[in-house]
Amino acid sequence: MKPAKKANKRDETVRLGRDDWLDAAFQAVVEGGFDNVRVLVLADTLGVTRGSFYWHFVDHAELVSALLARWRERELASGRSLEAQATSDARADLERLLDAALAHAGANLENMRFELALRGLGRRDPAVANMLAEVDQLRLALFEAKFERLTGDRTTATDLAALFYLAIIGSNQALSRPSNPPRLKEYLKGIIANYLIHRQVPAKDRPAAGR
Amino acid sequence: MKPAKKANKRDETVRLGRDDWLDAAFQAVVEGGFDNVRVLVLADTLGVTRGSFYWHFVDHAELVSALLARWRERELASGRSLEAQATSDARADLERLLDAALAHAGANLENMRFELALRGLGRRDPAVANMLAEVDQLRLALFEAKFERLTGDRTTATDLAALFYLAIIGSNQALSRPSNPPRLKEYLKGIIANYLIHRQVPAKDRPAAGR
DNA sequence: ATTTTGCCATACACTAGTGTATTGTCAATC
DNA sequence: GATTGACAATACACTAGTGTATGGCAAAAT
Repeated sequence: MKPAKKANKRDETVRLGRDDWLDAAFQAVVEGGFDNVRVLVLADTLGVTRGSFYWHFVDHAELVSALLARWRERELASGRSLEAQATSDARADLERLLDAALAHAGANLENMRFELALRGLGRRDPAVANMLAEVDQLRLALFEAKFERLTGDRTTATDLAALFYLAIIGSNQALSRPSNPPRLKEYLKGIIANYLIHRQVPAKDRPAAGR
Repeated sequence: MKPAKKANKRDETVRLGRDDWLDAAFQAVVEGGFDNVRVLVLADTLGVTRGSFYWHFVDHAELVSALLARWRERELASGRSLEAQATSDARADLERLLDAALAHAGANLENMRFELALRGLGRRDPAVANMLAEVDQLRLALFEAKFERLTGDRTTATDLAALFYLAIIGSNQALSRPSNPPRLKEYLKGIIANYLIHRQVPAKDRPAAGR
């Protein structure tokens, strides 16, 4: 009943590099979280034995931390790229941010699942939590900048950015089964269009945000 | 260096019941996710051997599913309880819902972490995903009812409820390290107060929500 | 006072995983 | 065409975990 001994992925005869193992580990995380990355099964899906793994990595721990570092670099680069794409139309920029953040398909779905698993890990590992806080902060600043240009008020911008960002994070977690694609993007765009933007900030009992 | 052999929790001489194991499993989930509930270590923290466990449960799987069932019952009961506490002041009710959902301390923090772990499990197990969708739906309906009374419009209420609920879920996940207590509750209350409620629904190109 | 009952311990067999050490092998290079 | 370098297989020792079978034992029921 178990004839497929090494007939999984991989082209045979092709030698592996460090990145192949990282890709496989990424995939394992996507499918079952960080507790699912086991060098034994990675070797299996790659069609080799663990002998290969311990040539590329000293350790299981090194694999994980390399995976984390790669994710971090990519996310920071992605954030900076979005920052660089800013135009003079803050409203259009904002919708572009939303589109990027709320694309629930293809490679983006894998990234989403990876990030959720990562947040799970962050709850046990403070270093991971710090890394997450770092990229959260970067992304939040992206939203905040746009809202500041739209509303003209710093505190309002901070609040709205947090609201949007948290709703996005939440939408990755709940109410977003593939069968039930989230209408959130429309909600949020509707809020921009109908509720918030053309209502000028009351700025009632709020101190004038010193820096 | 490892002298403490069975000197953990537990009063000694007190016999355990099914609930003791469930409590310990809950705690294990809170601390390390569902992959962290292992009967071997539960037995250790309870100060007994696994012999006890297999008297109360046939299986590791039964422990987990009993834990899930208990959580589901409690959440549904909690939802119904909040529903029953409704007053004539929808605005106050809404703030009460927010307070209940955003209490990030004590037992509530444990519940939050458990639920996050549960959502992690739901990504691999469709039955768990369905259970989560069920309680999400119930909670969402709570918010929706209040918003409908406040705004008078069903579609607006649906949108706002989703926005609030997703932001709450998101706040459990990001920007909420204990060192950085989330200002989200104030954000959301501010939205109710300043932005949304006294702006009547434009109901532009929206069909009149047929049921 | 004996017999259940309810809970726990002990011992065993098994699986899955890590890490290490040693050897094999193909391809490129000298 | 021999040698090296990059990758992979094999074999071993070890740990952590599940599940099962059986026996022990105190407290409650009879």
